[in-house]
Amino acid sequence: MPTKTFVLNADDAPQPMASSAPPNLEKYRKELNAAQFEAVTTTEGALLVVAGAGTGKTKTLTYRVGYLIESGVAPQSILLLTFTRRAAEEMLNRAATVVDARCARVEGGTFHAYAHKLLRQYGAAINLAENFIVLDQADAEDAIEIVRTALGFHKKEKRFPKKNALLRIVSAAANKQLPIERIVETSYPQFFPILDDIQRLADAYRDYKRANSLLDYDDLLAELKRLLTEREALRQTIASQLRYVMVDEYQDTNLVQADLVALLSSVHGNVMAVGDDAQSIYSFRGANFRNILDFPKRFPNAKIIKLEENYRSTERILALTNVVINQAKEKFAKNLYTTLKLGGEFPAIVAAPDERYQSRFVAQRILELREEGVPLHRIAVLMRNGRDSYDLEIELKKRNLPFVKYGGQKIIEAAHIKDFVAHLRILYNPRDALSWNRALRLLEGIGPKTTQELVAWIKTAPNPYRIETANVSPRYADSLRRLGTLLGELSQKLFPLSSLAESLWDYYKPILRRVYYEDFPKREKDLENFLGIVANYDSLATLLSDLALEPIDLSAMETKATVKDEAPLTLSTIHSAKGLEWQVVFLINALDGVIPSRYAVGETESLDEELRLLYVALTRARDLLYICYPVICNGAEDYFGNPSRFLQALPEDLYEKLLLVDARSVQKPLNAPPAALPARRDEELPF
DNA sequence: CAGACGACATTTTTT
DNA sequence: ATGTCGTCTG
Repeated sequence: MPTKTFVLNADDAPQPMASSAPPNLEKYRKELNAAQFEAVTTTEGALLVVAGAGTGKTKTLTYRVGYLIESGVAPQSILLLTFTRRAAEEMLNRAATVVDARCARVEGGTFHAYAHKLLRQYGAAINLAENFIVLDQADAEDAIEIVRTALGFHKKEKRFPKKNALLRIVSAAANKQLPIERIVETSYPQFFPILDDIQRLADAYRDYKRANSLLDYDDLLAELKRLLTEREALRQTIASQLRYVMVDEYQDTNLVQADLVALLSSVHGNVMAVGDDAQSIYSFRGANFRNILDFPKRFPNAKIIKLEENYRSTERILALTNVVINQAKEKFAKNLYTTLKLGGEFPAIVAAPDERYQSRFVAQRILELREEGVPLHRIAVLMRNGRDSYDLEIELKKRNLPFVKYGGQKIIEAAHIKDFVAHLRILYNPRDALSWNRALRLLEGIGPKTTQELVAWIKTAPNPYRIETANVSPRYADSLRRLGTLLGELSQKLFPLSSLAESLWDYYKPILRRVYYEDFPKREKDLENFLGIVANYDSLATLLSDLALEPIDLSAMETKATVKDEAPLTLSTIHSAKGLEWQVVFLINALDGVIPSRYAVGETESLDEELRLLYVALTRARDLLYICYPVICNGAEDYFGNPSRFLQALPEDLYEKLLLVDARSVQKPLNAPPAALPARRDEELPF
């Protein structure tokens, strides 16, 4: 047989839409409603899709990716920006099942991760160090603390703001593109008298980052913007590769991100934003829901499509959530409807006598639901604050109910993990002052002062690993030599990562036991788990940037180790539950002061955001919704809790009220129905 | 100068 | 419940 040649198209060669078989439109028409279909097939130009909760926003994005791919667009020329990496992965995997595996190769991820990727590739053009380090929030705070001390603010001024407040100010200025002065003036008036000092600190922090090749989260976005603005040729190169740009959760983008979207789509002009102004809940990160309203101004020819038919929740749940969101001071024209899920169970408001009862109620109800055939993974418990579920977690463990928790403290934020990672970072960049700072302070007898001297020495030393030759008291020579020699040796042999980590663990273990002697067993277990994660990586660079950009969830990891065959129940902060849905949703601690947070009460804007947050929580539910709060709250002193003010205003025919009765005591309600929430139908739950 | 101890305030939410 | 600040001792 004669040999034939087969020409493979270059992966990134732009392929004319007409060249491949056109997508089967009938398939799309059948599986999407009219508005969704239009959003999927409108591929050219600017498009804004305003999609209410549960209206098939994810489905639309997924099918649109599939549609583009089927039309012959190369996956690499599509960019899908999402709020979490999880969201991007899920969408692309789903698209892959709708169309084919090419979908998984679409560019995607968070703004920060994508910015990071581009900066690694092109950062040299704007003079970024090749091995720059990404600071997560805790690292950024550490850096601020160092600067704060160096400037003497810890001594000089009484009540000089602490590192987290300072970072919040600096970050708000970056995200909102406003001068520090404006941020302090409007959000931190109590610091206005020391504005000059705060400004000095912000400048010093900027210089410190620059001197040490550090980028915090805000810098990732700001530097990418700088690159795209100041390097015209690069903007051309990058943007011409991106034929289609899609942005999910656009209501939670900030100004810098909106600028980036415009820059990245500036060559082809095909940009689609999807979002819901009623679900904007990230203003503390500089997001502004008005961005979504400004989209048509930024892209004057933008087409706008609204998705209003809800496919998720029952009619009764929708009736309640529609009323909830209409309490917003800044009104949204929003009225979701359903034609499929008429009727349904009434949402329930559960006044538990106290937090223990609340936990018992939730746990028992979950067990019953499981008996009735609802799989655990279709149930979620949501809360305002990560710590609101501590009591419930104990109850769930007691009853052997497996769960995963999202939100709350991240493992990477734990001090002992940070210590360990600091050593890894030194290996990556031997002049990383921040990490040396951390590693040195762990040595016995070495405190802030000596550390400062050592770090100053490291900056100019020909070989930072010869740290024992630094000019400090000889009494530290031994421990310094041990650290320096170990790191020096390891730096010659970075692979495999697992054995590198093992050697470091041998070194760090005794330190951990000494420094955290009260609770070292638990911390050791964390680290062992962490070593397992490290072993999955084959590059130090990837590991370190992943740690900053996709923090691993502590409890998610914990349960993974002990997972049973059953897919677990979800516990999640409302913020982390964004975009997801469950058949049954419990909202716990729906107290005034919790949601709305007591810190939000007072300003209309932040109060509205809390309302939207409640709206997001309630709209996660498909069939059953329980809103719980304890009547007696245990604090330093016990007090009577009030249900969220947003619930108190609801018409009583929209929900039913559950009273909890303890089977062990006499069969009568333990709590009188509060006057504000008259019972629609009382129901007794024997325990 | 480091580190321990005690007092005090301070608490969202996440990339 | 946790982190931060001030003070005292070795």
